[in-house]
Amino acid sequence: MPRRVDHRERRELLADALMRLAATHGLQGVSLRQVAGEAGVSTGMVQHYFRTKDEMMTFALSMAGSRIRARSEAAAASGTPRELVRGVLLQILPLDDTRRLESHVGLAFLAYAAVKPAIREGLRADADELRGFIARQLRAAGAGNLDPDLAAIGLMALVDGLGMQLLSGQYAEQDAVAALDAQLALIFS
Amino acid sequence: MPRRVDHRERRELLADALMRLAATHGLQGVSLRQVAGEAGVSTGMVQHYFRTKDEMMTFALSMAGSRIRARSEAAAASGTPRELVRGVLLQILPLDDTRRLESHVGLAFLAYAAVKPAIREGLRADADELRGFIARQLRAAGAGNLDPDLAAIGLMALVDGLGMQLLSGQYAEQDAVAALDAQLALIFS
DNA sequence: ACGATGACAATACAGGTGCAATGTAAACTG
DNA sequence: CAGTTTACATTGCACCTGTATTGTCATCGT
Repeated sequence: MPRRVDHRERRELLADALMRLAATHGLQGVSLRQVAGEAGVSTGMVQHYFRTKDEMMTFALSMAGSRIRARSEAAAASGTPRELVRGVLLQILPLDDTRRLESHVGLAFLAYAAVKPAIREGLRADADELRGFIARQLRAAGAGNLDPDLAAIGLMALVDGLGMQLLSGQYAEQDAVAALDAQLALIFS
Repeated sequence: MPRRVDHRERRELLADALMRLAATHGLQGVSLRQVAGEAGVSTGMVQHYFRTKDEMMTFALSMAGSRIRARSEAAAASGTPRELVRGVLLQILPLDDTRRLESHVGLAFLAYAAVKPAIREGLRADADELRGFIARQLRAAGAGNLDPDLAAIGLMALVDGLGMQLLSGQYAEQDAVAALDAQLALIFS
């Protein structure tokens, strides 16, 4: 298979393997050879598509980001502002295997971002976008007497925190959802 | 210096070095030799006090846990329930260098816990204790019409999330405090 | 037809890793 | 005073790490 190869496709194949490994071993514990093995290719091929390990990491992060964004946009297709916000935030919580894996990856990236500032930038941009959306919905609903920006920060932080604590098995999924719903009820007074 | 050495003291010395490194390099990126170097001792000494790397990690986690607990208890000395809750939760937010370091370490441990289930247990026990305290305070205040347990989960998750997002530089510290205060105002209706 | 190029594969390398084995010297126990 | 124990230090081992180098084809433009 010589010349014509879809670069994006190959890179996504490798990034998928990386994320599968990151979910169980953490990001820093993942090596190029492991990624190659998980993807069923040679380490030479990984090097061909990512000149360095960091390049692979940043690509994987941006890929994960756009996937979550796509799912959120699908969930935010229609409904009242309150339904929209709830739908989007529920996409972040690790309530099924897919999202549990994504959350593991997200946590691994967060820990990695604490070490690699370049990664941090990407994370922040994604989060800012989502926060903006939520704040706009709150404003549209004229919800309560809270500052929408503050409430959006709070909601995002709440869901992030719930997700983290769910991952470490601190309580049941239904408790997390109940806590989110209680908060939504509080905000949409 | 032959026989009499305070084991706990030595272990804390090493665990301190570990946490300093974890804050900047992540937990998984820390090696025995690095810890030894940071502590200014030989790798043989590290091995003498921790037979394995995992043993060192779990000890460091329990140490960090008891330190945060001590600081929280000091902050919860007296006051109205609302003041108590605010004081304790503020101790978790990374608002100065000490707590920023602790938060980095906490995040590193969280990511590490996703890989090592033994670590997960310790984290959960610490969090459960704090959640119980908060729930008790809410009940004592007869706050609002919320389920105190649910509200406690929400508050802890909120603060954890705020802390994480502060670490990744997503907004200013004052915004995080404002978000927490807004939530407290909402709960203590 | 033929270099050039893209898509890999294989291997080599210098360095780091956790851990085990061994050595050494000082203090306590008898 | 002998012997055991404690507290380290040194060294070695097998393995894994990221990356550079080199090789091998198949295809494309000309």
